[in-house]
Amino acid sequence: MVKNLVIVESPAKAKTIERFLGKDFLVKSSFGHVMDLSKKQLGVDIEHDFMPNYEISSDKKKIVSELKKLSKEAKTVWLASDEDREGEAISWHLANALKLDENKTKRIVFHEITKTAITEAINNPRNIDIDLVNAQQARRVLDRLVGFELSPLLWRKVKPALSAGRVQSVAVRLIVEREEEIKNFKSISNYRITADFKIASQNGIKLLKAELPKRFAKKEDALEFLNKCKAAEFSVASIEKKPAKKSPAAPFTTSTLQQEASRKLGFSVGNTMRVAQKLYESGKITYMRTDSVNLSNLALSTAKKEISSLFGENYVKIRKYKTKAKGAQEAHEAIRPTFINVHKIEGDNAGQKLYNLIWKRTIASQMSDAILEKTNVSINISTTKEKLVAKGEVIKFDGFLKVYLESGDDDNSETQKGILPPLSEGEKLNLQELIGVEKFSLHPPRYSEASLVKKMEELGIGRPSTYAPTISTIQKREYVIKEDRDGKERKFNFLSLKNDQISEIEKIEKTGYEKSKLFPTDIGTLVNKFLVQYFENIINYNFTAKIEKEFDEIAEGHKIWNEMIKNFYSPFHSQIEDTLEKSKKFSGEKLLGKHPETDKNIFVKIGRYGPMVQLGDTDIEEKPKFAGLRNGQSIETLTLGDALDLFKFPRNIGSYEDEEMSVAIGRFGPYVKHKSLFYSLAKTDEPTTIQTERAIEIIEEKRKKIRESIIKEFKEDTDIKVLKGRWGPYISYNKKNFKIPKTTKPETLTLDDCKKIIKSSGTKTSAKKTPVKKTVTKKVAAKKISTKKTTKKVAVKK
DNA sequence: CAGTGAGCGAGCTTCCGCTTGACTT
Repeated sequence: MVKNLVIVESPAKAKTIERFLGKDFLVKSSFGHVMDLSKKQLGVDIEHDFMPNYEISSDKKKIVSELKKLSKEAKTVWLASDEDREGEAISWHLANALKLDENKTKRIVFHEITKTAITEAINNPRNIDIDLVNAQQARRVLDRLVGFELSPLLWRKVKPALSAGRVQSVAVRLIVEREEEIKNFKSISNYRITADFKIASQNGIKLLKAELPKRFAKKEDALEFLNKCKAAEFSVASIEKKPAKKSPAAPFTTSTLQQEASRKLGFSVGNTMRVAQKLYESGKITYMRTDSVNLSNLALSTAKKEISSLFGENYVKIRKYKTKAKGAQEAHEAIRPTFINVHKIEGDNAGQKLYNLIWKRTIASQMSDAILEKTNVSINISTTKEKLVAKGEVIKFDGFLKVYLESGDDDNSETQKGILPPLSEGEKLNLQELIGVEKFSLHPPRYSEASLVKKMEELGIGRPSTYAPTISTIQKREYVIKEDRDGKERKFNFLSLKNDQISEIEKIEKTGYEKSKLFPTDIGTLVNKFLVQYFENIINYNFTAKIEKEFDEIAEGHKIWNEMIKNFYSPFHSQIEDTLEKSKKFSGEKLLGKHPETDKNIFVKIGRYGPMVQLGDTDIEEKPKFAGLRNGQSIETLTLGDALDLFKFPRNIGSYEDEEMSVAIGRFGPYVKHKSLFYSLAKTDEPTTIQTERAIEIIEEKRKKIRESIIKEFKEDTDIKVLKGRWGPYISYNKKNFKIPKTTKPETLTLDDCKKIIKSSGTKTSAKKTPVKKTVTKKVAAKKISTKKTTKKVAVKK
């Protein structure tokens, strides 16, 4: 029998702690929350003080029964989940789910995973902090109420299966509003003057680049300035040197890791988290979901030792960083290498790169400032009062720059600073060329996944564990899309003064190229418009900050959680009912124009399956004609001509093997239909012009591919086939797929072998799937909006 | 994967945060 059972949140943490505690302690993990509001229903009893209806999560049943068994045998159960709001609730849920005896249950917390910290925690147990738990209940219930009342409203007013929530809807709003800003942005141009001087030095001719601090709004003004400089003499007016310093950035949190991995390694937010998770599980880094910039004393002292031995003692500067993030809960350390003396690790490329980034950032954070010397050279022009300026920067002491420099979001800074050639005051300068370039002002940048995370963190919306999932949700719902967009060509004027000659030419540059940026879709834009119109108070940028304050008051015991929820819910629910009653269907309908031949109206709007065009009105007897928009088309930019093209489908394009072929646009793009089979067109095919010959080619290509994917067929039973797929060979039967055991060669399979595999795996998958499938529900969520529900209550400990 | 769209109505969809694997055609 084990005397002591310790329960933590993560299995990797459990393993480490067990090493410190010795054989009297068994350390297990709960894998996060084990209980949650019921999945299908609202899970909150509005009639009875918002009593939550908790259930053991379906994927946690196994672990809960195991922990229950172990806890019965143990003399003392130590609940060691994190010290924040969610962690406290996890302990409370464990106490309820495992039916723990209060007398043998102890709650402990530790901030560092070291023997001393853990022993100290064991020596100072406390009880579950019910105020903190209540703050979590309030958070959970509010999110459920908002999500489960707003979403059904969207199903009825906009489109089925949509979703809205306190966090995701604000994330979408940020992207939609940024796009509007960009659309309304008016780029203005001005003229930037730069000069290149030739400087003779010992090592040959060097170039000195200088700039006029002032810009000219008009081309004429820039030309006039160039003219003035035609016969001018240039000389150094003054040389000014100023010391400056740069400090390292704080160690990584989840959000800053995601940003830097995106900028420096090109990782998506989700990819960064997957790679980090692996590093954590193999013990190479500390926990990767954190909002803390704090490093443990142990980490600080190893960093100090490491820096001294690598670079010398003058490179060490131990620093304590303070978090700036709103609502940070700081249950963990910053993200750092577990062993700071390990510079490089084995493993896959992505893991090594990310580890390296984390190592450098951690080390740099404890290094001295870089000392710089900035030089400003002012240059006289004999024919005008204006002065040119040349800027240089020299690193006097590199400090932390030896290992790491944080990247910025806009990496296209124009002025490159470096070492200036040797100059002296009064020195005459030899002009090579004076240039005036037309520059256009830039619209605010679109969000990338990482810069959206940064913005959300600033607003206090979402948590380290949800940044990546939220970003994937809003893409899965097709509110936003991540994509590259080609730039456009733009003309600009280029003026030059060289050898006393002024020339003026028009050049072309490419502008507006976007790589992996987030764009709102038509649906995202429409849903946002609906929510801003009717629920601005909920998707307001300050809403989360406001309720977080109240959650804090609950945690401090100054406020009762269900009273707070009641104060929120009454007006919110009336708002839902009002909107349900008063607002019309929100389809974003727009009249594009009239059909040139039939004179019928043509509309563009969001339908049941997304954006579409409609030919003819709905209130007349004749049924209107519909067609979905094609990939890449949007309600915003669709023209009447585009709409007319869409109504040309299905197009008959001749016949093949005595059957007709037609081309149309479907849910998954353009296709050829032949003998009631579908063949997708290639991206290079244009469905409006494609002809018989090419269509036959497409059909034959597909047939060939299918033939090639067959490994084995059986004459006795044509339903069963052994096929080659993306993940290797598999058995196909009745449109279902079955895995082939790795030990058997697919070519050697007989029909009986296949039937056996189908039978054995068939029972397994069905056994797994049946409990997930829902049983019987009596009421429909969409209708529940304005009706009272009956939920079974589960006893909740006060 | 599946190639729709009004209206009728049944039955479905949905939130945020805390954790990992199992699984994909």
